[in-house]
Amino acid sequence: MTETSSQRASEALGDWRRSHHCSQLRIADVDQEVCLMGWVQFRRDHGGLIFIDLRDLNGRTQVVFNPEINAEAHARAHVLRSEYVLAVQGVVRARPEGMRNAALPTGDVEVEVRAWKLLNSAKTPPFPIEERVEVTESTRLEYRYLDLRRPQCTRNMIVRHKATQSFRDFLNREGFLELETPILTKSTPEGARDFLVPSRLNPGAFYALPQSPQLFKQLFMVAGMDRYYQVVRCFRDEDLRADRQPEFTQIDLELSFADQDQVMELAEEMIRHVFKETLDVALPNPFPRLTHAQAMRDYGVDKPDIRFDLLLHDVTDIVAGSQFKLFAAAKLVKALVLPQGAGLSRNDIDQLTEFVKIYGAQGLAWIKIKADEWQSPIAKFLSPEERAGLTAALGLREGDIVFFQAAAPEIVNAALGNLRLELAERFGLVDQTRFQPVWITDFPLLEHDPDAQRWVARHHPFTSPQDGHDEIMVKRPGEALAKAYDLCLNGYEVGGGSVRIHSAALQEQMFAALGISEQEARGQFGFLLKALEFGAPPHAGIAFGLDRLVMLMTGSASIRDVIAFPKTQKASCLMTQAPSPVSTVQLRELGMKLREAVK
RNA sequence: GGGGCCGUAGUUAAGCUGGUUAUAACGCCGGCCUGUCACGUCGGAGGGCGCGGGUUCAAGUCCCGUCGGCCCCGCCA
Repeated sequence: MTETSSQRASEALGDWRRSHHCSQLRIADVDQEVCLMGWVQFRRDHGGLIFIDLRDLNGRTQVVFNPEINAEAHARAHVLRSEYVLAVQGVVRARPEGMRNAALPTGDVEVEVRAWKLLNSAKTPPFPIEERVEVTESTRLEYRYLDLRRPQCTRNMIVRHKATQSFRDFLNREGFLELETPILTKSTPEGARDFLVPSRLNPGAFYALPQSPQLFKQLFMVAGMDRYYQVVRCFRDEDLRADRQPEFTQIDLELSFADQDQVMELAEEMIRHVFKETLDVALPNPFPRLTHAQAMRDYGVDKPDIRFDLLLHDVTDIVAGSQFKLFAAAKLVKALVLPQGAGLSRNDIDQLTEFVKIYGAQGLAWIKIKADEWQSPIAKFLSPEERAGLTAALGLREGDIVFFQAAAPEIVNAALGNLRLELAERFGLVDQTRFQPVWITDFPLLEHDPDAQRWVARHHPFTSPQDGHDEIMVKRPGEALAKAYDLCLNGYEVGGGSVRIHSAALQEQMFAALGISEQEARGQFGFLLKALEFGAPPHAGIAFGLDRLVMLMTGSASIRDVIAFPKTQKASCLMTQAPSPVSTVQLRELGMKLREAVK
């Protein structure tokens, strides 16, 4: 279909000025002369009368082309199609009785068109620009600028803006300086895989994009900036998930002369402020707190969703002498009761068994508590004492089903902790309208890396041990606790921080505990160690994941929904086709050459 | 590195055990229509099934490979 010149026409704006947005006009504006500009949302061409819903960022307004008002303006309007860009001048009229649209805020009025300009025509969009999504995500991402016109995306962007600004409002009020840190910085061995940027002026040398501004914000504290924050892009070259993108935004902050409780109190006041300002939601005050050990014990995960119970129970001691060898031999045996779940079918249980295998479980033991018996493949192994012990410990009642995991603690917790979430999901145990934050504190300082055969920092190597734990760190590394804290919201980790080491001596001790030689430490972090020797104040901080917070605020299933131009699971951009090959000339300038295998 | 699901008109989907010209809805194009609001109505045009091999008389349908999208494990201090 060849387009006619009139379809391609685009008139100049001239001296026309928009008087209102498409969401503003009300019955009180009747008889006003107005000028609206926007996109054609719906066209209802009756031949005689033409109705157009004109849409902009904020909403839509019905405009009417009537030949009795302006025959020429009406006659030209037959060419209008979806997503054409218009400017209309006209008069606000009350709609006739019975013709009002209660579904629209502007539904009591319409604009009677006196004159209009076609500011631009548009090709037929690949998918309709509407609320309801009936398009695959890859098509939406290829035409992301069209996807973003949809009200749902628009709303997400607006919520993101509001949340960001309310963070800034709060932190400005609290005396924080918003400061920037380098994007081209130094690669460090700890943590996630770095994105590297080759240096043309220094062939063979590379910058890294920051995984976080961690060291720079500590140096701001040494520099006497007192309180710092930044809305900052961070980069990690790891595999993607629904809640993980290779570049993401943190609300990063750091305070001098502050301890853990001060940071946590300020941070939760800030989060309450943001939810109140952005969504008018009142979060609890104070936020509940769990230690890492409590979270692992009761929920099996370090980012628990505490909107529902279904707690895990340690029954190792009860079944320690069981005839059931698996239970007797296991290092840890835990149980999870689904109240009134005895109606689950064999098929249901098979599916749940497959589910826990994802987390390394060998199988899933279960018992249905029936009126006259315990129905279960393992019931025959359980003694009367064990049954009594389990009944008391788990509060078992007729109609319940109880699931067991007996294995290494990591597997038991991962399998049952995630089974807990799966059951809640399947049986609708979660109040989806609720926002439930919870702090997790007292994290282990170090954890053993079986591959590298050494201890690694669980948070990062600049995290302070708890008071007195600097010695434990050396003698029994696995038992030392950190002054570290995470904020979880509805089962997502949305923030994390720590008190930092501000003593050069302690920092050197830490590197020693991590098996990093003094020489290595000097090479990688020498600038930090040097800075700590020049009067570093005690300092502590935290960073929040803006994308995850906004995802939860908007009820989105993925952070892609709240990032304007996100990447796919293979970290590519379907709109720009990034990443893409570069010319050999570009590579040569950088002193680089591709290996044959990757050409 | 691994497990699972999915690629069929512009879009979203149907297409069972392989069998005439590959269906539908929405969208698109044209006609009619002065009170519609996801307008209505009449008519019409669009694809050869992600790509490449193979099996077969015959392949969206089966097999192999490959590309791409989503979810997850590992990974993500």
